[in-house]
Amino acid sequence: MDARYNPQAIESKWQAHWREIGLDRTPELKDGSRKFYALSMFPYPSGNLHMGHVRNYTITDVIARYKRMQGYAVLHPMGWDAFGLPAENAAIDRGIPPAKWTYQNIAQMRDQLQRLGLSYDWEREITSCSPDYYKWTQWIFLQFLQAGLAYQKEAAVNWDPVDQTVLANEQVDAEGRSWRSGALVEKRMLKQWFFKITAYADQLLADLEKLSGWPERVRTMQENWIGQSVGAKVIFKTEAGDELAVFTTRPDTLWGATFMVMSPEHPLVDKLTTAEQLQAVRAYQAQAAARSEIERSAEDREKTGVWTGSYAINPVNQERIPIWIADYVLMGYGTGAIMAVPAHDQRDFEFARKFGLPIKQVVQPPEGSLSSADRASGTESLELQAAWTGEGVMINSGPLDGIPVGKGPGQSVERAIAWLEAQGLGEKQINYRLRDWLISRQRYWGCPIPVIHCPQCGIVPVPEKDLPVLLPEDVELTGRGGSPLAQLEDWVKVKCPTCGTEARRETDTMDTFICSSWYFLRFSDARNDQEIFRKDRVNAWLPVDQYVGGIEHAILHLLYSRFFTKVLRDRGLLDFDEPFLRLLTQGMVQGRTYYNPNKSGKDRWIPAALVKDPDNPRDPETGEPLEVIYATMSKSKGNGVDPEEVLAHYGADTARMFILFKAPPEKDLEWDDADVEGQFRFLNRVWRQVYEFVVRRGGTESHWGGVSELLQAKVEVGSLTKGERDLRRAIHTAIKEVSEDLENDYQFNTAIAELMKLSNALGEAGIPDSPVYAEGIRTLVLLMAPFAPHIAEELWQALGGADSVHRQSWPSYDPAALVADTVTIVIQVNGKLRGSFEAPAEVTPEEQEQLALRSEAAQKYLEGATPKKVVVVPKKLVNFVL
RNA sequence: GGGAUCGUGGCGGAAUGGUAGACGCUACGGACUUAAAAUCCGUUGUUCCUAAAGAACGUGAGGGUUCGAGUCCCUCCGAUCCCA
Repeated sequence: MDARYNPQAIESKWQAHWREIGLDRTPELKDGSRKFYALSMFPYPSGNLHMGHVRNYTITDVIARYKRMQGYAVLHPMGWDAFGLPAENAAIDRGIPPAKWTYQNIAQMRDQLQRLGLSYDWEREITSCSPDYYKWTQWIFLQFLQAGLAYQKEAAVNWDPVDQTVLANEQVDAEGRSWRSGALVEKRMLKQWFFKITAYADQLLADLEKLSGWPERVRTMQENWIGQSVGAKVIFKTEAGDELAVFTTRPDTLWGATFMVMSPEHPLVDKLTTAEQLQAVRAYQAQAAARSEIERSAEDREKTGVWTGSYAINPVNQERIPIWIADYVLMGYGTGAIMAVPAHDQRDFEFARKFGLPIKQVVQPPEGSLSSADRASGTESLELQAAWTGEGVMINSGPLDGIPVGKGPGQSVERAIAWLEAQGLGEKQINYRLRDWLISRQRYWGCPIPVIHCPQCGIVPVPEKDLPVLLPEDVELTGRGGSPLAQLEDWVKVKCPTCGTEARRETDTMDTFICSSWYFLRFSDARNDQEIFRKDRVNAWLPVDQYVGGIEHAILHLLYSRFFTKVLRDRGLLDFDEPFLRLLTQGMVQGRTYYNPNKSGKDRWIPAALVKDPDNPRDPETGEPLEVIYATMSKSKGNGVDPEEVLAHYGADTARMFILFKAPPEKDLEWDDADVEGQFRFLNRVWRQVYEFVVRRGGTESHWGGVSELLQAKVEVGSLTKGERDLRRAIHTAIKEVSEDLENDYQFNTAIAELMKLSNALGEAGIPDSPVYAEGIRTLVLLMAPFAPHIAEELWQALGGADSVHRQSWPSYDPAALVADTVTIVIQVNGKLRGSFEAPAEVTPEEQEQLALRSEAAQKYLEGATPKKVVVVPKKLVNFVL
């Protein structure tokens, strides 16, 4: 054993050895074996690993290693989410074919992951752009098609004028810009493929309840995204007799409806528009089409709209009310038309105010909630300053008068629905905000949609035996125009599999979110070339026991994966409802970031590399002093730390220890070189401790003396000295605490603190020749194994340990060893801390009280008075209340 | 605007309703060294006191529950995220 800790040497040595002995291979699952599936979200192969990846994978790796030592059969795989725009952009910019670029990146990143000592079973590696994977992505598409869950529809889509492609709603940000190119998104009508996720909206919502192992906020985010609202569908009739259905969550306010509003895209608009209004309506429709949905539905926007010239009849009171169109009503939600109740809906209120439409109050707020002028004016309350959406009592509402407002049993909404159903005027309806998933992309580097368009037969699925539909590789990418695939006549032209007529292939590819919606299933049987996976294997390994990834996937990826799981379950391919049992969303990695407060825009960020003196940072151009903050690492801020540099300088174990120790996993982590140094120091200290132990035992590089035997030696519990008992308590406390920290909420930071305490206790004990010390050294090395796998292995071997440290059983603690000889009793007077004393561990509450009473501290503060009350917490505290 | 999470030393962060600040970083002092690095030892919440002993204060602010509150309840302020 070397006297010096040399991480680079031992890390590459053990990585090679572990690969050789197949340490990280997934064991066959046997009956009765306990399985554990640990999974990190697979990365997009951008070419280099960043710290966020390192953090994500380190967390999962610690869990996987811990579970293996606990005797679980562990599946811990890795793969590549390899389709996507960047590969195409690289092809356009630099002329490298997307496939080549992608596979080069994968090779580089795989190498980086291996050098981090991550215990992946590389035999199960998955690459989503590889035909042996996307064959099954296509197969799943056909399953969806068969199930009626994939369909084509002409739709107003988000068109990105820069990337020349269609984007999903989720890929457009709040300002109506593309999440990738940043371009202002336009509207276009195109025939598109959709997945009918709305058919599973109810299940996706209801089953959130089962996900007790997920962070509450992720569940809430999904709940909001699905956006269930319970209400009623009500049929209005126009004067001309057309039926106009509306969805409302407030059917109780029907008597207050004073006009109707349709979406400008509503199919009845043309029919309802009178000749006088035609010009205004047309102009308004054109104007609305140019606006993004997010913009249209923003609540703080000035309301716009146009009257169609027609009227509808309010079915509950036969009142004649005007029909308007306005862009705040969206065709995609509900029925594309609403009844407007300006007195009790803020948007309707603003609309009515602007266009001078009547406002009719049907809810009487509790006393004092509105001005008396408002109340006095009753039906025509133009004095209202805002819509009243709070509680109250129904008025001016026929059968509902006097009923309290609310959604609960017996309250206005429920009563209104019951009444509507009884009268045959409407029915209860549940609506979702969730829309069907637009999956078509007019892009090259994606999974081809396995469909043929035949002039005779229409849409024909590619027969299973012809899968995969291969992505042609000889493509020239220009980045302009429509889909590159559409320009490949040879590829597009194909005989219809049903009738043999000349037909054309679908040239759209799939959203890459599809590839990532099922990869976790494939890992259970990754090399199967006969079927997508064997049912017994997927059922045995899934669901994923622990999924780890970034919060940015809280909605889309996780929702889509849940959707896929349920669909495949209904197709009989698997037997579980939810794919991910437990979810950990790790925080961001932030870097020290410099900015010049006198500058604005992107210029304000000064890359750390340009700052000469970190203690007195100045702008290299102007010499102005800079401000320092911590911000998520990014290229634009120049605040990133390259994992390669950390590996080269300190090794993987230090990087892992730092990341785990610096912050709890779900919180943001501030990268700090001094703290990295601190972890390096700790590993060096442990190295030295073991080295000195080995040398003291007469071990040399070739001969370990009696070390190995000593490790096996039983500690004779009965004959220990006080010092030995104290050290042994420290050892077993460490086992207990580290185990619990890993078991409960993955508190790696406190687990490592316990490792440090144990190391400190060993150093302070001063009994290096005791068998208890040997037990402590051995335990420390075992407990470190999941966190710092290389150094633990090297030290384990130096101690003469058998096999690999990673194949040892996780130590268990001896409860008897935790019992202290004495306990510290805290003395309080009136709840204030006044002193403490040591008492024998077996002290009774009565003795404890007596000892406390006689203590100096109690005597001093009681001053002879008799306490009114004495609170005794056994073996902890005595509180005298005067 | 609605919802969620959070607010603790110079810093990152610990604390089943029971000694607040574990563990680490920083800083300072000391040992070793020709010197430095590394290492080791010590100090490090604030205030009062020459110092010690000791005392008071202290977990965003203000109330409450309790023998006892960082922890539970209410109001407010601030931060972050999600939905609008």
